[in-house]
Amino acid sequence: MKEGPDIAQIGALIGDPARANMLAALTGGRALTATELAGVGGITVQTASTHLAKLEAGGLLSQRKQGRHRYFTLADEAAARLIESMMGFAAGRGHLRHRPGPKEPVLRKARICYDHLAGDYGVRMLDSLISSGSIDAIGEGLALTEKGESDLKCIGFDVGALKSSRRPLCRSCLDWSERRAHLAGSLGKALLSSFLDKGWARRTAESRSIIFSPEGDRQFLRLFPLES
Amino acid sequence: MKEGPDIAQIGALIGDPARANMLAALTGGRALTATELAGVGGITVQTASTHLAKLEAGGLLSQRKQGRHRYFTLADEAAARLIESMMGFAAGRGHLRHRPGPKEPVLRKARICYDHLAGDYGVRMLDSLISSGSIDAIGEGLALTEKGESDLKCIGFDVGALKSSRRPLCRSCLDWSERRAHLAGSLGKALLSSFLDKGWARRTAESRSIIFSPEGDRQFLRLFPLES
DNA sequence: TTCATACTTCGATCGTAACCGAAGCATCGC
DNA sequence: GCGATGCTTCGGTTACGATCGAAGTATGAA
Repeated sequence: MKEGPDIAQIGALIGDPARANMLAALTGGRALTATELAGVGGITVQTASTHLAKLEAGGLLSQRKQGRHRYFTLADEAAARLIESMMGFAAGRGHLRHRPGPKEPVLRKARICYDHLAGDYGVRMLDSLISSGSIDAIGEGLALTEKGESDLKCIGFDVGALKSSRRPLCRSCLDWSERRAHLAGSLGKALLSSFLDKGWARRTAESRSIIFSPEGDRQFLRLFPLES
Repeated sequence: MKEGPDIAQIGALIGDPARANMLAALTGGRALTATELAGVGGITVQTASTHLAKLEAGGLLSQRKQGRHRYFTLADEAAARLIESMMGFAAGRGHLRHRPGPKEPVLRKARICYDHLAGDYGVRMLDSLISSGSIDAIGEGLALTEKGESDLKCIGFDVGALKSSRRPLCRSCLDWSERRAHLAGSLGKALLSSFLDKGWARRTAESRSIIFSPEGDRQFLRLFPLES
C-alpha cells in the first residue's frame, strides 16, 4: 500500500489555485518578491507567505534574500519541467482557466518558459533548426550537429562555453499552447538571451510574454525560416 | 492573471492521498475495479466512487463497464507519463511515503510502469540495448537502429508490426527508483509482454512488482548483459 | 421472481487548510 | 535614534471537500 514516492504531497502543493498561479508566474523565469506573488495569486501577503514557505519546503521554490526583499524562483529546471508538463497535460485536456481570450494571442506567439523561448516562435525556431540540419532530433531527444555549431558561430554565437556546463545543451520541452516541442536546455536559454541582448525582443513587466521589435521580428524570421 | 492552462485542477486531483494511491496503483497497468481501488486508497467504496468520478472527469482515468464491474485504467499514456514524472520529481526531493522498507527491494528490482518494464531490470535492459548499438540515444530521445531491429529478429521478435502503430516505438521514461531512464513506447511494451508470454516473469496479484523465474532471470541477464 | 453483488447517489458530519487582521521582526533610509 | 517598507508569525474564522451511513440502481445468479 505504502510504496514509492508520495505524489500526493506535490499534487496538493500545486493543487491550490493561489499556489498554482504563483508557480505559473514563476515559469516566466523572473525572480519575484513575496508581495508580487501575492498579487498574482490574488491573496494577501500573509497568506502568500505561508504558501511560499510550503512551496519551498516541498522543493518547488527557492528564495534569495536581498535587502528587505525576498526573491522567489522555481527551485531548478526539474521543477520548471514539472510545471510545464502539467500545463501541457492540462491544456491537452481542455482544462483552461478561461476561454481563449483577446490577450492570449501575444502569449501564444512568444513567451518565456523558465529561461527559454516558447510559443509559436519557440516552436518555429526549433523546427527551423531541425530542417536546416543544425539539430538532430530523435524522438524527444535533440542534439546539436557540427553544421549547427558552425552555423551558430557564423552569426556570432559561440557554443563552446555552453558545452562545458553540466546542464544538457539541447532539450525538448513540450509547448502547451502549440502542443509541439520547442528548444530548452542551455542552448535554448542562450539563444533567448542573445535575442534580448541584441534588442530584438524584450520581456514585459509582469507577464511571461515576449515582445519582438519590428526589426527583431524581421531578423528572427530571416534567421529561422520555415520549410515551405 | 488568468492565462494559460489550469494546473491547479489536476494538481488538486492528484493531491488527495486516496486518489494519489489509486493513481499509483493504476501505474501498474492493470485495470482495477472500483472496489479494489477503494482498497488501495484505504477508503470505502462510496468515497472511492466519488473520487473515481472526479478523476475521470479530469481526464486522468477512463473506465470500461464489464458486467457489474467497472474497470478503471489510466486514461492514456500521457496520463501515465504525468504520474510517473511526478513520482520522479517526488523521489528526487525525498518525498517518500516511508523509509525504504523490506518490501521495497523487489519493487526496485523490477516492476511495471504502465505497460513496460521499470526498476533495476528496466534500466539495465535499456543500458544494454544502447551499449550493444541496438538503440541510439540522443538526450532523452531513443531510436531503434537497423542492427537493433535485426538483433531482435534473431531472438524471434518482429518489430515490423510495431512500426506501423501511431505510438512511438521507443520512448525514454524516467525511473523513480533508479533515477535513470528505462525503455517505454510500443517496443518497451512488446518486450515486457514477450517476457511474460515466455514465462520468464510474472506479475503479482495486487502489486506493481514483477517476479522473474530463475530460468527467466538467467535468460534476461544473458540477453541484456552489462557493459563491464 | 428473489437474492446477492457491484457500484452510485444522497445527506449529513467533521477536519483541515486557506484566509485575513493584528502584531512581531528585520532591513533600509533618514 | 525614528518611521517606513517587506515579510513572517499568531489567532481565530470560515468554507470546502473528504468521509461514511443509508438508500437507490444495475447486473448477474439461483
